[in-house]
Amino acid sequence: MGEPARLKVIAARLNLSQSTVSRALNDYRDISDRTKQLVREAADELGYQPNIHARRLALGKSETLGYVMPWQDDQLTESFLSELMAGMAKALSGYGWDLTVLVPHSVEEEIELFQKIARTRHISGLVISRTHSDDQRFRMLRDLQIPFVSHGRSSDCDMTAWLDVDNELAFAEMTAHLAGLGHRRIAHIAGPEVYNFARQRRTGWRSGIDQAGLDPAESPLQVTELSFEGGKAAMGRLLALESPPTAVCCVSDVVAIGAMQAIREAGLVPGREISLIGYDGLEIGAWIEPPLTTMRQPQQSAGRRLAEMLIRLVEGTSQPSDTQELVRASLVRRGTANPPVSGWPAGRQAVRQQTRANSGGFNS
Amino acid sequence: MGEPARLKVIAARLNLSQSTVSRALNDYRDISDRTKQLVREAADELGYQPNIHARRLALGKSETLGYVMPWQDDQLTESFLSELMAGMAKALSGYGWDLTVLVPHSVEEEIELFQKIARTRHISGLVISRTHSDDQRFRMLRDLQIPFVSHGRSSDCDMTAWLDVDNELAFAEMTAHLAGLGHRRIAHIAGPEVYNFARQRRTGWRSGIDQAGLDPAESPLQVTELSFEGGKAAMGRLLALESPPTAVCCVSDVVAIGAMQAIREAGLVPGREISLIGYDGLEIGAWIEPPLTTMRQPQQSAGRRLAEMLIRLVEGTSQPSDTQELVRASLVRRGTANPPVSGWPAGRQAVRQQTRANSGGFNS
DNA sequence: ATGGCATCCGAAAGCGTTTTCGGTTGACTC
DNA sequence: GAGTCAACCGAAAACGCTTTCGGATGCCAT
Repeated sequence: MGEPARLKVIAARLNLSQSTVSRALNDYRDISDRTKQLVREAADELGYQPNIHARRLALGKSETLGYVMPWQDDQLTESFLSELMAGMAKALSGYGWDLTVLVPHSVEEEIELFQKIARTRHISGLVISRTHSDDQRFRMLRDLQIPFVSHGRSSDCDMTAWLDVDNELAFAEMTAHLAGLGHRRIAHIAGPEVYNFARQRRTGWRSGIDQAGLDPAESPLQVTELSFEGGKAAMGRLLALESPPTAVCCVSDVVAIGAMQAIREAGLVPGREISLIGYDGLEIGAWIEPPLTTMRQPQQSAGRRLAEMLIRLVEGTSQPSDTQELVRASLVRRGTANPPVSGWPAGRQAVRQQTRANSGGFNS
Repeated sequence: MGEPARLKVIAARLNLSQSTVSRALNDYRDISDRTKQLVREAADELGYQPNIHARRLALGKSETLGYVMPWQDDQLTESFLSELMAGMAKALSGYGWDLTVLVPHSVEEEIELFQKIARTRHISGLVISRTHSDDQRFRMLRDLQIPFVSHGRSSDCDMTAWLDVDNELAFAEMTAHLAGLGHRRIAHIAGPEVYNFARQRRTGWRSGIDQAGLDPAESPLQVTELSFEGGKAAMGRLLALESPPTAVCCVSDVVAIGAMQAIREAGLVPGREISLIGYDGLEIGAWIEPPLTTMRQPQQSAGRRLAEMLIRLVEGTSQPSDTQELVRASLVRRGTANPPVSGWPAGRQAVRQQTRANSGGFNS
């Protein structure tokens, strides 16, 4: 158990050459079945594991994939990141591949990283996320000939591999759900346009408005940062409107939670005077009062699919252009999407007074 | 830019031998300064990056560290995991090392994983977390001679490397803080004893009770799962006590948030009739109503330290027994730790009624 | 002039795989 | 019985780096 068993010792033990053993283990067909059998048994018995560095040196490839973590102001608040990575790592380990995590914390570092990978090829494929609407990385990676699959689309992603959720459909459904509850003024708190998903969600909301036959003029839009504070500020602006919305589609759960805070601070109750729906399906949304209605996409399986797609790409068994998948998010009904209450915001001032006295009871 | 520059080509370009170039780059002292200079310039110019597999094959080591993700019922709700990993990866990249993530999802798989690593050595060190009070992995990794550092201590960690937060001190301080606010009956919602940190936190709370001169008989303890539901159930049990506590130290933020829910469902207001303090410093704690007072430890820097410690261990420049660090958590004052209110739980029924009418206003 | 001694560099072996190429069998055809 | 062919295996090169060993060179003291 001290020295790991090498190809050489199992060859010696069976009176075979090292190359025969290697080919037997790799199931070459110029090796007899009987020999393969013997070699495999011996390998099992000795607990043989190939030296991965020698193997990779000989093969010239690495069986290692990289995940580029989204860096953003040194903050990584996305609690689903670990889920995604776990999904990828788990899938990869089934193939004997590894996942290494990459954390560039500036655009320059990311470029350097890509160039280094292109040179060394010590990582044979990348998963990138947080794609921008016009994401420079797509072109860069294509030029450097680094196989990659992006978690989220970009403007020019026809010839690249991606896995994305159908954001448009999700937000159209979200809007339809609120319209079905009777809401007529449905706002949207959107994320910065640089993020492609923010753009998609916005157009989804817009088409939901249209399909429900609602008046776009009464469907206000607020763009904000993807943060609690951003959501809070945007909701504040919506509340200051002459005729505020009765429901809000939020670009993310975190933004929605910020919006809830603004609603509370205005003396209203989230889910009563103003309904809202978030997006991401964060578990924490279920823990707040009232629990946040949201839309969920399964992160673990997304990670698994990303890994599988990228392996196929690296192996050359599939082309980028037919390695594209659109998954569907599903509504998680919790407590913040309810029919509009009558008398609001018509008798707005009165309602606010009443709210002060009642909000505690509403939640129990 | 097509073919990556190898040692050979830069040797040919300078009319030197390959071995000279190698030694020049590795700063051997039997190479003249002038030659080193020339070699380095040429390497820079050609954008030379060593083939990492060849290097690792020759050196017999891997410059790759692994992080064993805590697997728990297929759930990874710890939102700070990604922070920790980002911290590690960032630190490692500074040394040219890699971080790969490992996700065994059963005890058996974890054992297999360790044995495979011991054989192949393709990962030269491990960071483990979620340490148990009597953690089998410590002995196993020592026996297999795999360098490791654990994020959290265990019962027999004298001879191993670890980084841990001073849980005892943190919970003693937490308890002292509540006592300082005037609370006399301070409960603790603890985690399962298998987790070493749960045990530490419990004894910290206990010594805080003692130091404040409080009556242990009036300081109830509830053990529960580390989840929202667990916290909620435990708080329910505390509320059913004849003489319920006026403050609660919670083993984690998630548990505390569950406890808050139970408090609300009893018609009370977290932070008023019952104060509570969580632990972890989750950002989401600041987003709920009222915002959760908690204790924070910086995850990113913890990741950095873990990586640095493990590198030293792998390189042999430090011994496990003197690679141990205790860090301090700090109190984050938010809204759920306040002085006790008078008249509670004495006139318990009355208070409950009043609460129904007021809790909304209290928060605004 | 001779030996001793640094200083600097090249040749070559080694790390453990994979893979090409050719060689040895034995059976089978004509 | 010579040639063909498939089936099976070994020798050896290759992957790109590190490192040991010894050789060449120049300098100083003898």
